[in-house]
Amino acid sequence: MATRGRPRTFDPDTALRQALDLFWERGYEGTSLNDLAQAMGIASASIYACFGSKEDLFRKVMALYGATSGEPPRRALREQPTTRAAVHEMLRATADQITGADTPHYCMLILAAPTGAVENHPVREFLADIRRDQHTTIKDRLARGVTDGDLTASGADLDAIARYYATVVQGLSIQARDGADRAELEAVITCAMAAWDTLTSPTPASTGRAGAAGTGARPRSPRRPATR
Amino acid sequence: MATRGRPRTFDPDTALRQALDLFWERGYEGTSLNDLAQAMGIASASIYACFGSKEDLFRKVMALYGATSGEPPRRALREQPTTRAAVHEMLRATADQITGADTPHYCMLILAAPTGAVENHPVREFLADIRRDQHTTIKDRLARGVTDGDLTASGADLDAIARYYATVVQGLSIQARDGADRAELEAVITCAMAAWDTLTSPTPASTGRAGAAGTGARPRSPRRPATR
DNA sequence: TGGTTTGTTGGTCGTTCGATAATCAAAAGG
DNA sequence: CCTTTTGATTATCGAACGACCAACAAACCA
Repeated sequence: MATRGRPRTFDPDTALRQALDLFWERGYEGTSLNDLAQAMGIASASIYACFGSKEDLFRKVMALYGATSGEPPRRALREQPTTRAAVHEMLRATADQITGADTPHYCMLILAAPTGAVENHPVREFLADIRRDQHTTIKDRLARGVTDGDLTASGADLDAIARYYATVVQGLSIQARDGADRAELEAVITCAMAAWDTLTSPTPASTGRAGAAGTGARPRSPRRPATR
Repeated sequence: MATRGRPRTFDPDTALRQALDLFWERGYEGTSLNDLAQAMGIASASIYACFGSKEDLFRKVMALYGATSGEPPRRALREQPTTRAAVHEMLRATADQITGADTPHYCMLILAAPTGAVENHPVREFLADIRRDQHTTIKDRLARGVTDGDLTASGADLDAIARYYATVVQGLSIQARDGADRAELEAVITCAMAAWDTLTSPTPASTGRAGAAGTGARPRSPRRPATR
């Protein structure tokens, strides 16, 4: 079986990689099928035959992206012995990925489709789901640190700290996109890690207790309290 | 002079606000002229007559956005007495802005056009310039803190710390976009401010010295050092 | 009132969008 | 050799795109 019919004249893996490069550079909506067909070296009809719709292709591209560019930060979280080293190395691996010599200087997962036309809402939510998974992955690593005994924090802390470092990761992409080089990102990472000891010290007062406290405490417009 | 000819039947300020709302929701490329004309209640030709091209309209929209949504964080930086309070309040004002009840949950400046088609490169650089100004504004406030005497840091530190908090601001937009609520953003801000004392303490060793050190120190792929 | 000036309407320009149908090409099975 | 199966190509679909123009409408000045 299998090898009946006319064999394919292009390599789907190569074509997928070429599609990845283009989506990475221009985002989801900024990349047209004609652009893709040209970059992949095939007709647009062949794209449909092999990969399905534009959205299907993009989802396959994101799977490839996650398996390649997404792996170093994930591996850092997984393999570093201490929780602190895991988070620190994850940030540095991220900085490495978004300052590569021959790739766009940002994370595709974050900037390929943050906003856009209404009809592409599913694509945006698809990416948002993966990003929310990132937060969970970090949080799980922190929980493992508690189990391992190298981290002391409550559950609410874990969620807040994980979200904090996810926020830094995502902010780094904007920085790199706007021209910050690797050394400048490293400086940001050093600053971000400066919070670690405070966040993970056992003292419950004024430090680690970050989340949950509620919004109500501070009014939204405290500046000018309605002069009549 | 001035009032010759047929008077305008729509209010340009109102129309600009309506255009702002649509650009905010869908981004630059995700918003078509037909969408705009419908939302503004006028024909697309009237848009050209009053505001110029789509790009011209967008630039005017961003000016309005900066004067409204951008003002609270800027005012926090300007008016808070201490540098620490200024940065902290800037972050909170940002969090307020990106969790408004009847506006999209992110900063338009950051997510309206991070990537896109090649022909819209000028729009992306226009936004990037404004974002880079943000970094400068924060840095200037830190420098003022040094002058005021409530902050001790070197020049390289100021750049790194300013970039760090700019990174947090930008990361918060992704968080809010992905569904984080005001309380969760507050928790992230608390974490981000936990770095403050360490970053601004006079001790030069291992803490504040963030920037400039150079990239070369750490190899990019230290994990698996080429087995054979 | 008539002429001038300006804004608005409606329509159309050529292009491009994502997607599909029809046709041709190349390999394997019988 | 001829059918079957599968892939690639070309042409094209209807819709929407940004941009623009001519015709109409409404206000001013004289």
